[in-house]
Amino acid sequence: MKTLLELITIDTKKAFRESGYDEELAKVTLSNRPDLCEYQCNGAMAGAKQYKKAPFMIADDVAGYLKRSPCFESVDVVKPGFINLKLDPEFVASYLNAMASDGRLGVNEVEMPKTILIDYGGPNVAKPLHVGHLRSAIIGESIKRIARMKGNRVIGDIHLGDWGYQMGLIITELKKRKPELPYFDDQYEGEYPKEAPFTISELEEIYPTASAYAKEHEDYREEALHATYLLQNGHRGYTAIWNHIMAVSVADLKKNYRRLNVEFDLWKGEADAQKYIPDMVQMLKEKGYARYDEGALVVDVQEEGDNMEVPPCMILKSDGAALYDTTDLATLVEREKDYHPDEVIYVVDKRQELHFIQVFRCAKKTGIVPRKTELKFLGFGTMNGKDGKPFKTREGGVMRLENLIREINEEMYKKIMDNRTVAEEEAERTARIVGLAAIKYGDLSNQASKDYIFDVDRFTSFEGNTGPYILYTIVRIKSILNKYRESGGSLEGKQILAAGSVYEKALMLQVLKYNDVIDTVYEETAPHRLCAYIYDLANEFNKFYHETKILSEEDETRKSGYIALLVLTKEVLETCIGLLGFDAPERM
RNA sequence: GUCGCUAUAGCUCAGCAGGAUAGAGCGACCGCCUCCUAAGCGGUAGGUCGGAGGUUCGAAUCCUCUUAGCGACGCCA
Repeated sequence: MKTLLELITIDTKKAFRESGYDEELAKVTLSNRPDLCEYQCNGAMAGAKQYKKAPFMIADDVAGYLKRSPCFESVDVVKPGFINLKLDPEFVASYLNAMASDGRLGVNEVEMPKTILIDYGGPNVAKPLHVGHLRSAIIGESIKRIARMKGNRVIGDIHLGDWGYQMGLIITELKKRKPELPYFDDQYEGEYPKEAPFTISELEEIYPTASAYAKEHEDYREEALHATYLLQNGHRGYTAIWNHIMAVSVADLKKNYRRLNVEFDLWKGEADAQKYIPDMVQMLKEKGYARYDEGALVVDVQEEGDNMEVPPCMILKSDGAALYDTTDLATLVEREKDYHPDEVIYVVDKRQELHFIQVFRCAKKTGIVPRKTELKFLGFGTMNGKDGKPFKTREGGVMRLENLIREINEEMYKKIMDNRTVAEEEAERTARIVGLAAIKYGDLSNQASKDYIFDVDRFTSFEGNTGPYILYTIVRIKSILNKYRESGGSLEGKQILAAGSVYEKALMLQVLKYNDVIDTVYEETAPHRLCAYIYDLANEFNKFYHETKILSEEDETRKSGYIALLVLTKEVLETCIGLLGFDAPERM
């Protein structure tokens, strides 16, 4: 169905046309003076010059026609030339009823569904997830859900860092510790063990140890580099170790991401792209895109109009090895072959922007990706601590993700137990749900591109613009609806009535914006706007709740109307938090 | 050095395809539970939107300059 803004814009356009003005002036926006009106049109002022006429007169002409529209209760022309609009309560109610009876709550799918691939610039295997991985997971998950809801085919690829020197380090360290393993016996021709020779916690210890040791010992470093080389050239035993590392790591990662309510359709990584590199390099050479510069193979990506020097995309180092430019390009080759994406969105740290500009340009220039494919860089800022510096543990180390989650959940648990008497088990379950909402909402309510301050106390608070406050509001609605059902009422087949109070109308107007907001959020890939919306909606509901006795309303028709409005409000809120990637508990 | 991002209330943040008195939350202070979850609601105080010019009937929003902080800038990813 059409969004509310679309509907009333049809009428304002008609009114501009009929009164002899350009309908392009007819743009309607939300009012920025809620005390005066609900929606406004400023087109008369914009058209004043064009028609050499006082804006007020234009507005007056338009308003004359606009008053015929059934959408509005009032159409006022004010001071310089504002057209102030108030929606007709009956019209509002009928729109809401249409929303309620539509399975998609009035949100349309896009006309031309796209295949969108989301690259989460994934974590490195064999290293624990830390807070730095949080943002890409949370933001990526949300934009994935939003794009899907709009009817697109969306494929999320974690895109693991699973190739290169780090693997050589682990192999070398493992060889040092357990040289007797068959993987290191070049004469060994039998089957390798199915069981990995390490656990995830050992793996997480091996890597940093090896990394530190290599920095101090040149021969060890050489060995690790050689091991990397052997692995990349198909060494049988090392490949078997690599498979173990992957299996152990991925299992652990899956567990951790599940805890975050984050899912990936693809668990691809840098290793998967390797096999596309030789052909790609050959193509770049043959077609004359690549040239040698100081021994390295590069593709120039400087473009006219650049006001800075854009370094060339580096394909091969002077020693012939591939780099991350190469891998990202080869990954695009693979994606083009497998999925033909219309759009690839990279949800990665914003500091990588230049790298992706280079890769995007190179991919387009060389035809790795068709010209019409949209390559988008969605860079996010750093998650900082209260001191404004990158988030650390109290001891100053890197905060492991699971520790952060545990800390939040414990905090949540404490608060729940302080406020209500609930069974321990339920409190724990609720704490996990609310804790996740606290983290995700805290992140998503900030603009992705900016750095933000992760303040545990603030995010876990039940007051103000927080996840827990949103959940509390939903739980409150659920509670009322449950009581209603318990007393024999049914939630089905109820009609929303024209608003009977300013509070009810304010709530209705807020619910009404839903599909317009979803469209904006989708078009701008801006989950923080969705947060702002549900916060406003929760506020409007709580005001309404405070001023209205719902269950004790004696007029049964009116009461039914309230119930219908509550059901719709709840559905909108729940759908929105679903798009943000978290859920509401039954009680809290 | 070049380029980019950021700067809005004490703190954390919205608002920015120009529009009417710049908004929230937290913190501070003051009210509201015989009533559906007070984890709520209402109110008060708090701002020359970093600074200076400019464009415009109108600028937090657009342009130029400037200050401060952060970041990126070919053989790491």
